[in-house]
Amino acid sequence: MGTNRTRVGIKEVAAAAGVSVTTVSHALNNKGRLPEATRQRVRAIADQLGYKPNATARNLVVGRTGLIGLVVSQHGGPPFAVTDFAYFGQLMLAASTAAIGEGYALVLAPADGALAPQGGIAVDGAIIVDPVRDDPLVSALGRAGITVVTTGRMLGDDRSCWVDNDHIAGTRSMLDHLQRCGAERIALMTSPLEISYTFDVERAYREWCASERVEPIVKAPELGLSERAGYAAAGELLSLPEPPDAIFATYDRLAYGTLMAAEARGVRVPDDLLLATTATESQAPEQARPALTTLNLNPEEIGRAAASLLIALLDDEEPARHVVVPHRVVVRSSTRRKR
Amino acid sequence: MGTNRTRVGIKEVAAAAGVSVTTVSHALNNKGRLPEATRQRVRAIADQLGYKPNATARNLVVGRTGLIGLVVSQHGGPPFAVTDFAYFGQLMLAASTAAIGEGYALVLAPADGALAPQGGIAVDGAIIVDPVRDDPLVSALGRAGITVVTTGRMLGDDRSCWVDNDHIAGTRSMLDHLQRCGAERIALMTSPLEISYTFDVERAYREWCASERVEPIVKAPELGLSERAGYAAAGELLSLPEPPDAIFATYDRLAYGTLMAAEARGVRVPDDLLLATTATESQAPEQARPALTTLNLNPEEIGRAAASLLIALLDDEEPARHVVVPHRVVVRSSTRRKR
DNA sequence: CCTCGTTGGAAAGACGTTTTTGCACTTCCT
DNA sequence: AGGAAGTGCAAAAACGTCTTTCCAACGAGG
Repeated sequence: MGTNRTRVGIKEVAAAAGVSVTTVSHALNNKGRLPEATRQRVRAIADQLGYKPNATARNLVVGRTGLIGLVVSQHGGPPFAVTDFAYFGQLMLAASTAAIGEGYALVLAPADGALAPQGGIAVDGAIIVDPVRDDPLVSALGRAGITVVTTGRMLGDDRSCWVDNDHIAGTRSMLDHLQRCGAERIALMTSPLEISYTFDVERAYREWCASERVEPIVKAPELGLSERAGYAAAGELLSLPEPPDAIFATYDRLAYGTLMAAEARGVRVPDDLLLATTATESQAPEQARPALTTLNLNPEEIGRAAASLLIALLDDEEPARHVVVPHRVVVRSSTRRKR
Repeated sequence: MGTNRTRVGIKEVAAAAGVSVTTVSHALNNKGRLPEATRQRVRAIADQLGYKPNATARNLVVGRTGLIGLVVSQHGGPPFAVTDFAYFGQLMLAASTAAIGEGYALVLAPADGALAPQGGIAVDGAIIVDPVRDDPLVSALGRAGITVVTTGRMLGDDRSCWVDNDHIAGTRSMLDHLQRCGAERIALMTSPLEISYTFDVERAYREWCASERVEPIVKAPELGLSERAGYAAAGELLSLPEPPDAIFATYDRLAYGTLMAAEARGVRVPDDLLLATTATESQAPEQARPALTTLNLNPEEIGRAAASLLIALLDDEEPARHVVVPHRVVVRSSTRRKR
């Protein structure tokens, strides 16, 4: 009893309020000329009845699909997407939640054109995660008249709309933090992948070293982005005649390997070595022993912002076309010296 | 030129074919009474014109949303940060692709009821990934009249529809493989989680041990599902008076930790210790040194099957309510003894 | 008192499909 | 030859909302 099988429609609301469906629609959407009193009354009745407009019908009349696509660009090289999956997962979920909140549904799409008009699914707009330089997908969608927002700038095109961190500033914050904790020889463990994130971080690191007048120590693991790679690379760093007293790793899995390499050699973290990495909100850094200090890139905020920006664009508002999402240094045991 | 701004509709096709829209619809959907000749002709004209039916309009008239939700159950919270596993990514993408292929869109939803009628998004059905025992979400959706398919069985309810691997058989295959490679004391490194996967594997392991008349060695790490946890647990196993000569780890991150624990103690893999784990198609196991032998659970097939099963249910076909997806033992260096 | 402008709200059309109903024409049987 | 059964297709109604148009009532100004 109470709720029937069929959802309550605009007609029932109109009947209950003693007005026409027109008035209900106007009241709910702030359109038309209605005295405030009527608006309020209709609204009250509507949500007392639990009225939810049928999204399909609305989409049909306003001529949209209500769908936005999210595609994780493949980067040509596989290892990246897999490694940083926590990042993508949080980003996607946040984007999806934000989209739902604004009346859209976010659909996950493979990179190989399930979004194109032919054979695929029709969407109003798309979010492309970390496009590569001159990403063909972006231009293909643009040509098809689909509004696109990217997370991470697309190198090679500055007219696009994007959401990104300021990796330069983030790197500096982390290096400053390590320095304040007493580090004098900070090494950067990065990756050989030629993506803009890595590029930005390495550049910021070298600039920071130059301005601090210290010698940069950069180590790029040869075994990919695995724990094992970090383990090996850390081993080499720690075997240096003058080993670093702090390491900033660009990917968390490298850091986990570093942690184990340190343990294997009896190098204590944080007492003998400070360790920090880039990561997400996930529990992994916290679970490590010692817990890892991270530069949190805030993928959730990136996802949320990307969805909001795209939807603003679709709804013909005129939002700022670029959004910079703040990073945050999360200090944990791995950089907390006992004294 | 050529394609105009507005997509071609059923009316244009009808005009071009010299028939009514009714006939076009019937021809395209295999309904009504039409001679095969007309059907063919209309179809030819339709895809020559590049006609794609408007999904929104269709959904409106057939009374569905065209949306299916995919929710990654939060598992109460702690150890299993959803997004940590490539497994989910592959599953989601495959499910999404399959759904699109059958005219549905898959939307990613947070576990905290963005799917419920109130305040959330309306969907026709939902896929729930790895529900916990008596998952509240499943019953909530069921009560709301939303068709549900789970990947992994839900312990505590056998009326549900699910897609799963045959973990019992998979575990046996792997144990047999290890045995054939010469292992005599095989340990199981597992996790305490209450999902059907872990449950099945441990049971299969114990049964196998019983039938082989060997003593089971089960180790559940205390530090969650991190590399660090695997490192510690492996350390304990290798310190036993009679250490195992093979380890099967239920999660890959445990295996990576195990690998490093072995290296730290000078235990050679695979010469002194065989190591295998469960994993996905990703490159991580291959990148490890030595490359890891894995039991591939085929998450892509799971996702695809889950979407297809759900859609069959929604379309009132009467599919088999349970689908078992085959596993595959992928042999790599970590169980390949030199002699 | 008449006209004009303003206000509140209703009626009707539109969005692009699917589906039901029904008409006209053929063929076949008796 | 007349009816029954079958065939090919079109017309029209729905699906649930938004939006445009338009009418009635009312007050104010001349």
